[in-house]
Amino acid sequence: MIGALLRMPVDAVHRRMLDRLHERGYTDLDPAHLVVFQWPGPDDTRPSELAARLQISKQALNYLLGQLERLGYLERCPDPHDQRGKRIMVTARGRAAIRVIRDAVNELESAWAKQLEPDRFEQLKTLLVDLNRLTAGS
Amino acid sequence: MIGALLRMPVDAVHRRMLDRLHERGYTDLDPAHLVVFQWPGPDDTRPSELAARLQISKQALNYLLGQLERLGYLERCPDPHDQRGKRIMVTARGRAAIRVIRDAVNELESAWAKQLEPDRFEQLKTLLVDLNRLTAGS
DNA sequence: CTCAGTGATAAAGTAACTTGACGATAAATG
DNA sequence: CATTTATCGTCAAGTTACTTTATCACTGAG
Repeated sequence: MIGALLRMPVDAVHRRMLDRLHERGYTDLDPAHLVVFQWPGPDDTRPSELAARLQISKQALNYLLGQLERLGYLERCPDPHDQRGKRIMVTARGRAAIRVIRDAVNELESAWAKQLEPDRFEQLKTLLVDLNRLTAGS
Repeated sequence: MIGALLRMPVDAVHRRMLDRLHERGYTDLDPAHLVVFQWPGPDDTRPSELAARLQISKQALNYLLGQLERLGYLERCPDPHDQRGKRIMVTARGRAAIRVIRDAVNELESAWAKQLEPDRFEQLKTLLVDLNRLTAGS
């Protein structure tokens, strides 16, 4: 039961992100791309590092990076400190999209805080943070 | 930020479900199958009805039903009241798997309740129920 | 009795992966 | 040093979980 309770708001967040992106003209982004832009974002990280953080394979990430690079959201530049490595650099377009995503989340959070009473929403976040701490160790 | 906070426990629930299923011998089930067994389960429902409930296309569901039927978790029987329709009947094996899933969730919920203090966990559930009520209307 | 509507599903195509392999570089070891 | 070993990004091929399109079987309203 708890699974469904948690999943519905997750989906709502994703839907809102994508709706706002499409509204603002970023119609070439789809659900799969959102994971790449997930906090704290891919800027100035190496593909392997990011793949590890996102819990997907290097190849899966590389596939997404290929699309996002072709769409102009980021670039893969050679890493000056390691000749075999690359560094992901988010472009202006990418940063703009990230801003839209962040705004969408804030917008939704405010709406929820208002409807749920601000202090109860704070409680919810606190509880989720604590729950995450537990879940982290598994 | 809230997105990540919600997603981590969702993933933990799914991981636990699948781990327990595999431990108990249901090694032929994978993440995609879990949605079919999601509360209140597929027993005695028509494919179209279930697809609508799970928010997936009839074809996508039918694909999963085909696998689950071949694996012996359910059967598609002709509906006595409607000659063109079918009814999903969960087999003994299917019911056993559902029980394992439910136990896995309960087990995890108890652990969380204990570690978070029972009344705080109740609070969390109450808040999530309220949040779901808000999210439902979109 | 006809005919638009609905239910299941088969067929073909696609997106988002996976596994495996590669050449290039870096770091560890002898 | 020299050489083995590990790591980095990427390509290629296969798989999976879908989607879109199309069909056939049946229903129920007029």
